[in-house]
Amino acid sequence: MEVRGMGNRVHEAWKEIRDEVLRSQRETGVTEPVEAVKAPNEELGHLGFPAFSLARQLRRNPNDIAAELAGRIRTGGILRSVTTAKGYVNLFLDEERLANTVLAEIFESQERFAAGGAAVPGTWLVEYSSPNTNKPLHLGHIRNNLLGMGVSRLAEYYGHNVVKVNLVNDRGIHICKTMLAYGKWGAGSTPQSAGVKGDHFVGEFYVRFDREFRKELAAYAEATGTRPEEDGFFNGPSNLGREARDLLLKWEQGDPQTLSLWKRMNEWVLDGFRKTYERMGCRFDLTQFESDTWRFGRQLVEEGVEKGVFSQREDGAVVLDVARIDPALSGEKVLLRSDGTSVYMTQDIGTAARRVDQFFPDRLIYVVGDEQNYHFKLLFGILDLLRPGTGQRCHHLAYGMVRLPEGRMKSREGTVVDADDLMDELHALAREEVLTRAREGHAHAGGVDDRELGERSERIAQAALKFFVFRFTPKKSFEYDPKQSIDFAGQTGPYCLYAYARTRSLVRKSGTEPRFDATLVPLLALPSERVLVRQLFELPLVVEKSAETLDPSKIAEYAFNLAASFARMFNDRDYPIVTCEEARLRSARVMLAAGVGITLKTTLGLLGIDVLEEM
RNA sequence: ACGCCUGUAGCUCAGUUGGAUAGAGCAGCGGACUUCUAAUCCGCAGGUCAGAGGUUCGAAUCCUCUCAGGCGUGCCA
Repeated sequence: MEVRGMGNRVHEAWKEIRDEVLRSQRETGVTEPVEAVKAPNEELGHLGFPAFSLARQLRRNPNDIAAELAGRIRTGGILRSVTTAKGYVNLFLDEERLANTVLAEIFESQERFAAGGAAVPGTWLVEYSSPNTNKPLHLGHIRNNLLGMGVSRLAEYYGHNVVKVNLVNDRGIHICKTMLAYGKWGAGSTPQSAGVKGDHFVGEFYVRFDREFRKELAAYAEATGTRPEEDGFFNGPSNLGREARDLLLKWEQGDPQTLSLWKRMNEWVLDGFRKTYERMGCRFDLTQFESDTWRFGRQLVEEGVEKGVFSQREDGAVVLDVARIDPALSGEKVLLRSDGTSVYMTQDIGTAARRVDQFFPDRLIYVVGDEQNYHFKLLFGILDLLRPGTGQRCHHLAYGMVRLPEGRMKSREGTVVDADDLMDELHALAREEVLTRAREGHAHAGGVDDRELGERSERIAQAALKFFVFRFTPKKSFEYDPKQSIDFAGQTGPYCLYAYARTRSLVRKSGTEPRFDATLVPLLALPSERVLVRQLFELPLVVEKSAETLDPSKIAEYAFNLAASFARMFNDRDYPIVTCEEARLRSARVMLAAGVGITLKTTLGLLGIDVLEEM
């Protein structure tokens, strides 16, 4: 059923514009219509589209076509007038009508005013976070978590059902290394006894294992005068390596003592993760554990052999000729080892199939770093071979890694930015800022009690962190610059919070929470006010593009631009808002400011940023 | 070696299903506070869009090559 824009004034206005643009092109004989986009400046128009590509389609002069299109577009509704210029058709909107439409909808629907644009609402399954239970979360996980939550919120806002899944990697050799280190050097301590957050507590043993292993490797190299590779040493002469592998074997055989330790340590880590997730605002509808899912997929792979999709090698391994997925690829991908055991890919095939069976998702989105591009290309290809159509519904939201000024983050080398530490650091800095303002006697910073101080500092810190991460388009890697990330001026979360707080300050000073009043709309005629109205009107398009491209950075950009436009209006002393002497003009401007505030709250909310009433 | 990604202002980034004069922030310089919250605003300056060809009415955007950086090409995850 078509639900786009049902009963929503803003969506209907957009539909009206799009329909006119499309209809005019269809009636002119265009088969591949173009959409109207924002014009470069207001003198030319509010929206416009070029006729050049249409000219080619129709083998006619662009200016003639532009003129004909302009003649066919009906004005009188939200469209005020149409002009042509240099082969472009330019549209001017009826700004008073526009302000009416936008503000009426904002005050009625509040934060949902641009919601529900999806033409065909569906179910999206989003897998994100997916940590290993052997060390705390770092900045890379923060990016993953924020992207996962951001895309999920966007999809929901756009009108989809979303199932958020965390696939926790709680088994394997790396877990056993940590368990072994704890057994050897943990001395029975616990996070409680050590007074350390569970994930950090366990993480220390992961680091400890690596340190001891390197010592062992160095000693071996010294004694034998050789320079063995780490992997080779681990799987060969290393005692620690042998012990860790033994532990993995015991785990797989269900040894009660091993399982008991494993459960206890995992619980410590997960307890730590829960706190970090909670602090960041991460939620999941389903948490899967690889200790449960790692056997999935074997049956599908065996069926694949029967179907002739995969083949069994002489050594017993089941493999795929990757050229079946893409003729440009060559080689084999092992799906079952020669000893019959599963690999990572086997499991992913199984979990994907089960997710499809359980949730019937229209899209499966995997939020995973771009170093796994090849893996997902193969996975989706395999799914299409086994169950045609399944792989097509999958999408790898590949994001670039976060680099440090010194280079790549390596947890074993200790060159990571810990998630909890980073948030603590930002919190402390925000607290300093608030206190500085209180000392300097700022009206809104004085008299905050400890609880309020903590709350403000935390929201500012979270806003700074989240905005900093969301500023980058996902596919790009970025360098984490500590100095820039803690900057609270410029294109930042705190800047947006500040703008919102000022809208609220105006509302408080006006005495009442504004309601929509159509008779005030004609008073909003200043250029700065009209810019704001048009920006508010654009939100549905931004949401659409952002949701469809899985790119929350567009929302961050929008929020910042809206905040900046508001700051401009706010700073113009020639046109005061709440101190305006004419009562009706005052009300009109406060109404607009409040509408901007609601929209800032909406868009920041999509990024998981909570606003502040005062700053 | 091959594959994928990236290269835009001094720095960090937008803009890339080909469209109108390539935009922000930071840093720099110069202005605006008896504040509707200066965590703000205004102005100035800053560009061979990595380079070279090509496609066309039109290229930061598409194609080819080159250069630089990152990642990948496991019976690891």
